[in-house]
Amino acid sequence: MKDFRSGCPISLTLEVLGDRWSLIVIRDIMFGSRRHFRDLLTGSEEGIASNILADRLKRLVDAGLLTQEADPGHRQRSIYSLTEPAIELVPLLVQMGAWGRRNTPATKELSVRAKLLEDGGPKLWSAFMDELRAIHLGSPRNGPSVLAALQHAFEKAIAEQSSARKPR
Amino acid sequence: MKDFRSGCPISLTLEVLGDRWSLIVIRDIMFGSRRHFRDLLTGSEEGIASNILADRLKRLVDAGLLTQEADPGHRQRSIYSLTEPAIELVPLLVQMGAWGRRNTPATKELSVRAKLLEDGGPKLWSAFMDELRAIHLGSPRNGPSVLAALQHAFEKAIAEQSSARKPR
DNA sequence: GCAACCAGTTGCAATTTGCAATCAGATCGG
DNA sequence: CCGATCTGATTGCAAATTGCAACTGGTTGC
Repeated sequence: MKDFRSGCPISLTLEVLGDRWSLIVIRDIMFGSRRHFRDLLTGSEEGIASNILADRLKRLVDAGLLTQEADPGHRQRSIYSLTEPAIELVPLLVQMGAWGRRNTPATKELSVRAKLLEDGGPKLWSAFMDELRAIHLGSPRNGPSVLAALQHAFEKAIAEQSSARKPR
Repeated sequence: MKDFRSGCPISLTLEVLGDRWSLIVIRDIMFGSRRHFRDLLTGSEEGIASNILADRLKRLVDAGLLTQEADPGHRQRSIYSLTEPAIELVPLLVQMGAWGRRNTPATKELSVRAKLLEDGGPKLWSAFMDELRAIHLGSPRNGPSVLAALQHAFEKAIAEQSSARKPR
């Protein structure tokens, strides 16, 4: 049985998520649709070490933010899914992106998705969360894909950036 | 010159705030009106160690989230103030409180303020941020004190809790 | 059968954390 | 003026965490 520093909701949230990597892993599963160990290991720009990734995945599963299941048709592979509590981190991640966009040297291309979600407001967050529930919890889908819209905006920004860098 | 893991706004935010203590310090300055080293050291329930507090204060000043100035009339004492970027963390902290309130074993009394801010929505956050600007940046005040309302609700919850525990 | 791929594990050095004790200067009470 | 207390820290040390690189035991595709 674990003990907590205090009963403060902010402090308790920090005890689960207050480190440099946990939210990066959740971000990649959430926005990057990475569901396997290898995807998460090699897919992110930040370059997480394999032991740290293994530890964080275990910790997040224990904390009830992720579930791990076997991949049918690939015996050794595990699939990680977001749980409802993890999906409810969307507003937190949006605010985090919003703050980072204004107060850190974030690149334009990587900020496009953050801005889109920020501008969309709670209604868009809600639609995104519904989409995540469909993907990760198997609930029925409805409405257009927010994820696809984010991805499209991101790729468009990348294309503009590269054409601006190398104009022909 | 420092280098960053990536240009992602979420990752960059985590590089500044992604640890167990930085946001606790900011929370205590913001909601607890603690402005001195000793207040911060002894005032919080979580029991931060003095060397960690000293390190975090230094780091937060370096990161531009706090300013440190001399206390007139108490030569040795320093006053720490929030900067505009730190004040803009209000929505992030509200979402953090909201998530913790729903998804961690937070106590009722300590969740009252979080709920009030959450229910108040962006308009209340904005009023609160204006109040913080008045307190920490010296800008002119207008409107009723959000901080006083939060504190009042908190103390009422404490009183109710203790009378429920020891009914006479 | 074998190379490539899978999810991790292991060993190790460096860093960070947490605790207790300590510090020098400032202020207070008498 | 003098000891006691308060100030914002610093120091030493043990334990835990982090990060890197190499490795493991098994699986899959050809």
